[in-house]
Amino acid sequence: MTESNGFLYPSKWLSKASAGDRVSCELRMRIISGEIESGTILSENKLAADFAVSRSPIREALKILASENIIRLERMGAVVIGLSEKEIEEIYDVRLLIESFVFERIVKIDTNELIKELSKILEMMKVAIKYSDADEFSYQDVLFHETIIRAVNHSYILMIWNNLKPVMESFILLSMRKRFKEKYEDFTRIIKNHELYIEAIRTKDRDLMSKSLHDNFDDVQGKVEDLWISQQMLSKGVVQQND
Amino acid sequence: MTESNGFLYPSKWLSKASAGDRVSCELRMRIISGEIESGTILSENKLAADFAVSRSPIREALKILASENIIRLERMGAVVIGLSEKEIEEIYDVRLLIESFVFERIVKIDTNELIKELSKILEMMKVAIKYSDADEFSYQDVLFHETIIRAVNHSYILMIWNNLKPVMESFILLSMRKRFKEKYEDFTRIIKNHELYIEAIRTKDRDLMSKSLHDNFDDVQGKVEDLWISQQMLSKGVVQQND
DNA sequence: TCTGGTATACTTGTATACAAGTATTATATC
DNA sequence: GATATAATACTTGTATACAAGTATACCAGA
Repeated sequence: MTESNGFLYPSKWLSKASAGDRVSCELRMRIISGEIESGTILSENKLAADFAVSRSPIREALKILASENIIRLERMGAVVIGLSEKEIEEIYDVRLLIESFVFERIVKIDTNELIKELSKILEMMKVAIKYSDADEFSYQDVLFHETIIRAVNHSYILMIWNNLKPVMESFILLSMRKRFKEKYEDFTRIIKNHELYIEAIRTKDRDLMSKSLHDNFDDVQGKVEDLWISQQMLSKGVVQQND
Repeated sequence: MTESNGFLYPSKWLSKASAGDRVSCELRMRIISGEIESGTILSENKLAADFAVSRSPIREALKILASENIIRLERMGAVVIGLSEKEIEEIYDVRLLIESFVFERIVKIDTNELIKELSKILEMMKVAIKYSDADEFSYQDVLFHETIIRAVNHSYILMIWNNLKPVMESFILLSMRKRFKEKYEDFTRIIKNHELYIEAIRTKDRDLMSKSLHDNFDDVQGKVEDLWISQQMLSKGVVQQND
C-alpha cells in the first residue's frame, strides 16, 4: 500500500533476492501489518497462484516464516500466527537478552572501529530523517543494532539475531513509516537514544547502556503498540486470503 | 557406525519424518561427529545420489543446517562449518542465557506440574542408564531441558531453543554414547545434577539453579571436549565427501 | 433425520526437467 | 610457453508432474 505496486516490502531491497525470499519478505510484511489476519490459513497452491510463482519458492518462504514463528506449519495449510502484543514483548525480551549479553563482551574489546561505524550509521539515519525516507531510516536502524551484535563475533548469538531480524525489520519498517507521517518529532528522541548507546559503548558504561537500551525499546514498543493496533483495525475490512 | 545400518542418527526417532528431515539429521550427526570434516564442500547433486533421494529434500536439509550454523550456503556448494571448541562454548553461552532467563520466569509461576514432569523424565533417565541405552538417555536429557523451557510459554525463547536443539541433541548423543562405553560412572553425577536442578526449581533458589546449571555445562563441555577431539582424530582417515 | 461409505477436491512430499549462471578446462593464437 | 577465448561440466533456482494421504461433501440406506 505504501509503494505504488501494492507491495509492502521495499522492492529495492530485493534486487538480488530469489523468488522465495521475495515471497517470504512480502508475506511477512502482510502478516505483521495485519493485512493477513492471524488465524488465516495459507495454501501453497493459492499463494503460488497469487504471487505468480511455482510452489517451490512458496514452500521455501513458508519454511522461513515458520522458523520465525509468525506462521505454524500444519498437516493441511499454514496457519498465520502474526504478532500480538505478547509476541512483540517476547521479541523485545530476546533483544534485551542478546544485546545485554553482547554488551558484556563489548566492554572487553577495543571499540574504536565499532564506534566509528556506528557514528557513520547514525549520520545516515539523520539524513534519512531529513529526507523523510522511512525505509532507509529503518534499514539503518536495524543495521545499527546488527553492527553492535556482529562486533563480538559470536556465531550463535548472530544466529539468534538472524532469526529475529526479519521480523524486527518488518516491524520497525511499519512503525517508522507510520511515524514519519504522524509523529515526526519522535525521531529527534530516537537519534538521541542512539547517541547515548554509542556513548555507553565508548565509556563502557553498563548503566548508560541499560538505560538507552530500555528507553529505545520502551520507545519503539510503547509507541508502536497503537500503530500496530490501528493496522489491525485497518485490516478488518480486508479480503481474506482464502475464501 | 553405532547402528548396524551405517547411520549415526537413531532411525527410530525418524519414524514419521520426511526424507528432508532424515537427511538433515544424518548429515548433522556426521558433521558434528567429524565424519564430515569442517571445510568440506557439499554438493546437492552428490548428496542426492548418496542418500538416494532427489534434490528437493536435500535442499531442504541444507537450508535447515545452514540456519543452525553448521554449514554455510555459498554460490557453489555448501561449506561445512562444524563445531569447533569455539562454537561449542558459544552454544553453551546461549543455553546459559536462555535457561537463566527461563528460570527468572519460573520462579514467578506455579511449578508443581513441571516438577512432576521433570521427576518422571529423571526416572526415565535412570532406567536408560540401567539398561545402557545411550540414545534414550540423550533423548530424555534433551527433553528435560526442553520441558523447563516450554514451561514458561515464551514463543521466542522457544524459537531459539528450536534452533539450538538439533545441534545440542546430536552433540549430546555422541557424547553420551562415548561415555556409556568409557565413563559409566559419570552418570551418577549427571543424575545428581539434574536432581539439584529440580530442587532449585522447587525451592526457587537462584543460586542452586545457577550452580547446577554451571555444573551441568562444565560437566558436559569439559568432559566432552576430549570426546569431540577424539572423534576428530578418528575422522582424519575418513574419505572426503567430494573428490 | 441420522449414519456410513464413497467420491472428490484438496493437501504435502518428492522426483524430475529446464534455464541461467559460474567455475574449470581445453584449445587456439601469439 | 603464456595468454585469451571457447567449450564443458558443473552449480543454483524454479517449474512442473506425480504419488500418497486427508478433509469435505455428498449420496444411499435405514
